[in-house]
Amino acid sequence: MENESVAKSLKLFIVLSRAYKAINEHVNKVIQANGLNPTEFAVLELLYHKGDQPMQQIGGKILLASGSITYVVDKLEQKGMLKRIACPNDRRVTYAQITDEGKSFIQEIFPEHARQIHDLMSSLSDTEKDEAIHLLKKLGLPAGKF
Amino acid sequence: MENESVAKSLKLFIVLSRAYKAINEHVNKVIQANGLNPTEFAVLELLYHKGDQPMQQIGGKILLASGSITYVVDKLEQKGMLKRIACPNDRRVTYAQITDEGKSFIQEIFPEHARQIHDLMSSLSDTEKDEAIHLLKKLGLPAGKF
DNA sequence: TAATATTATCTCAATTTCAAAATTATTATA
DNA sequence: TATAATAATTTTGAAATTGAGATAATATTA
Repeated sequence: MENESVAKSLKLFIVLSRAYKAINEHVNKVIQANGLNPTEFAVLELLYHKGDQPMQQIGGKILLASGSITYVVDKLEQKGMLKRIACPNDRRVTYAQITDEGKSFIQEIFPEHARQIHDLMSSLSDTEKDEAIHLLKKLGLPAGKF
Repeated sequence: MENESVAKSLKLFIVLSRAYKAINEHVNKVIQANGLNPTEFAVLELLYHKGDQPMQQIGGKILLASGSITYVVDKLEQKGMLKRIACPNDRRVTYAQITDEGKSFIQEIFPEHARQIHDLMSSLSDTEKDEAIHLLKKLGLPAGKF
């Protein structure tokens, strides 16, 4: 029956939302306890792990409007966590670059961050995690392109 | 190796976030195209499907701060989608109740909403959806209680 | 080359959210 | 019945996010 299949999709949407929100709520608390908000942390982590990024690409990866990027980068710059670097080739472009201070911040926070996520995921076995990763990739990748 | 297991948890966290955000972004667009923001829709849908709710319980179910509930309920009341009903037993509590106008709004929107979610989930077979539901429940329920 | 379109960033006003304090009502206790 | 503790909602002010232009640089094309 077609209706049952739609109901199943709705059910999946609900459990997906619940799982994400429940986990995220805890993760955000640890981040905020360290003086950053979740968006700031996401930007800083991106720069730490992926290197310098043009402002716009940050928006693409973190899913943030252009006005918000300026705001967040301002905040992080004020805190000394990153600096703006003018692009030598294209004067329209500004890179965001993590500072040494930003790096040591991430280095200090990240292990606790990772450990907490690991704890929150402990209800699944490693095999189940692999299954979940597989299914969520299969679900998320096409949805991003609609 | 313990580190690999932590890395797997981080990976799962990332694909979970991506999948949720990718799907949610699309869902929110349809809702906003119909003149409500996602929070307003969530409240209205809750009242439609679960009946009258005390203000505070709305916050618990939608994961919203108490101050925000007042704001959202104000908005929906202004739009004629719900009304406040004083509780006869306890004068501290106020129920939010969906109006006929709110009901027909949901009735009009919901099929499109459900159909869109179904489309966004179409990369998984029914069996895979069942597996994903199982795993996400197992993941989300304990995380909610930490 | 000049005109036009596109792109990247920023500014600004409006919206949404939260956190903390204030208000009002209920319940427990002495 | 006072009094204190608890609870539900609202108010207030600040922070975060968006979307719509504004500005400036680059790319395209006639």
